[in-house]
Amino acid sequence: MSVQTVPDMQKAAVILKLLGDKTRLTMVKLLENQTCCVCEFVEIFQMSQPSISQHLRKLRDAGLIREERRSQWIFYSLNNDSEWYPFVTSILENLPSQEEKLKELEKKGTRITCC
Amino acid sequence: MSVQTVPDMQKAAVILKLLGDKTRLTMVKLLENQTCCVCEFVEIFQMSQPSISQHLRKLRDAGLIREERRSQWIFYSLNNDSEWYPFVTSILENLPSQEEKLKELEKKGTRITCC
DNA sequence: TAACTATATAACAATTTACTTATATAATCA
DNA sequence: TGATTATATAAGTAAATTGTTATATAGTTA
Repeated sequence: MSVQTVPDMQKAAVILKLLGDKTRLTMVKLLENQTCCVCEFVEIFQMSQPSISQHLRKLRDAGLIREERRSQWIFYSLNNDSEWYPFVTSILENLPSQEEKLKELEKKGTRITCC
Repeated sequence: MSVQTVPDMQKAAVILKLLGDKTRLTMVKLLENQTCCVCEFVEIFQMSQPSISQHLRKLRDAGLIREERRSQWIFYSLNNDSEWYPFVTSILENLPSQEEKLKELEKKGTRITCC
């Protein structure tokens, strides 16, 4: 059994389609180096909370991200155990950093950093 | 002006969505090292000719592939002048070769190699 | 415990997507 | 030139997608 599994085209297409949405792509790029909670995404994207939750659910269902409850917040992070993690990070590498979006939250004082 | 332009997220998402379809992803992977015509794709994917043409059109409209007429056939190839070419090939690198699909055509004698 | 905050889910509507069939165009061949 | 082959495009349809609003759930706080 090989350590490096070759992704099959069908599944690769599913992953690419998931990343083929500006909101989800930016989310995943943000999670490349950070952990974020739902309410931060809501503020960053200026979208309704259900819409954000639904995007996160799709990413979670595919195993690309994982959630972790910390008191009232649920934090999401990139799932580095996913068989798709190397594929996804190789794509993210080519995208511009989205850190300034988090910097703005910090300036406004709405960045959540609990525990 | 930098040679290496940083892709913006909106456009990157559009490209990823285009690749997020099994048929189109396989087409682009095939075109990584080959040139193929429409009728070859029709046979490989066992899909209707209009459906194949429509997929190719989307890829062409985005500038990812280009077409070239050679007598009655129209051959498609990856457009290495596209600003997205490096991005796309970096994704294709991680996907399994689809060459065996062309090998089958050669066996059946339906591979088009004109001019 | 009641009110509040963060999040998820359900139900629905508008839009987009990916096919289909029918038809048009362009090149070749008899 | 008429028939054939390769391809594109148009129109229509079913399914998928992405947002919305309403509501449920779970934790926190007064």
